[in-house]
Amino acid sequence: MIFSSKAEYGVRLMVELGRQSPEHPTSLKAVAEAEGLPLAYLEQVVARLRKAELVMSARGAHGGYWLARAPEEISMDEVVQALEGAIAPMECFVNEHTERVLCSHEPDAGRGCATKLLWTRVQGGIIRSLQQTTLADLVEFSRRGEPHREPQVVLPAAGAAA
Amino acid sequence: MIFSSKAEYGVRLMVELGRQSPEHPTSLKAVAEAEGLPLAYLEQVVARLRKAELVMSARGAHGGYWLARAPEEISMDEVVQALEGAIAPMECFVNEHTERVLCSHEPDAGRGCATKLLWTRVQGGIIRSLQQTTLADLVEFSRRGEPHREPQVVLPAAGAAA
DNA sequence: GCTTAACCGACCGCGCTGGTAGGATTTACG
DNA sequence: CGTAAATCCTACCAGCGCGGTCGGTTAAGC
Repeated sequence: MIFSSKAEYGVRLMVELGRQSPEHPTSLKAVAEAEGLPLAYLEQVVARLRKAELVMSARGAHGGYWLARAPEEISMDEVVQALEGAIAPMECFVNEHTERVLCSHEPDAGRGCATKLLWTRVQGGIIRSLQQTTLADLVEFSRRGEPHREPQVVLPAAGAAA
Repeated sequence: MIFSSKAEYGVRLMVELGRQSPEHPTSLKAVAEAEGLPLAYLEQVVARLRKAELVMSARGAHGGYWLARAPEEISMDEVVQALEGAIAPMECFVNEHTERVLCSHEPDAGRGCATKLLWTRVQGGIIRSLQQTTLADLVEFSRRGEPHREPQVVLPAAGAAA
């Protein structure tokens, strides 16, 4: 699995906030009930979004959360990054100083590291997909039913590699 | 992290095989020593590639492994798929019948599931990157030093989401 | 001062990942 | 035939990250 449930929950939360007018804050409890998610866990998730300054909060009664910016100005790249940490396809991509076996990339006797080329391309593919999608896209999509059905990529079934 | 070390090791193994002429089989021991990887673990990795019919094997003395097809005919999509299983950005993408909280996608009261849209796009980005790269690309890249330096995607540092 | 809700940190079971161990089977070679 | 070299197979294990809970503290409204 590529993304953990933190990403799933966090994105849902963002969409939920995007559906509200930013006038009155939305309580986590409301989101948790609407989406059927554990409240206590949502707290941890939203904390990341707050640290990343994607949402703002007000404490006390009638407090809650709202988007720090307009949904059009929030790229999902930022959101996922805040929730999951750096988007790295492979260990060595993020942790350059831990000398693991995985990371014999550089000192590979001068020849280019083939896997690094591959992971770089994959990483590019992911980040591009995320950057091209804004929160507003998701909010709009969640409003109407299913509009113009995304051209879903054909992928071979799990085990069958043939 | 997106891919596990199985993918890393497996891809390296494939590149290593691609560098050899397919006349004489290459022993795992040779690969393990060349790449500095644990032999016993490599066995498990290569087993997946064999089941996916990406490599062939001969037992006994002077046995070993070789590519089942020419490197040009092997897309990294197949390789990674064989090593990691299905490329799914989120739990519910692969396991449609386990009724987890995550999977309240469909019965979402008629409105489109926003996260599904996002994960579908991401999945598309990944699979496209993998499909567009063949083993031959990696083998060639590993032969010369570092030729035309891939345009690496700019990604903000780990913690800093601002 | 009670209620609501954000905030914070500690804790915990479970499953998966990365890796080891030990053996069984097959083949080349002398 | 015997031995060495290799694939093949299964079981096992430690560590750790993930998903989630709990208890408590602070802050704001009424």
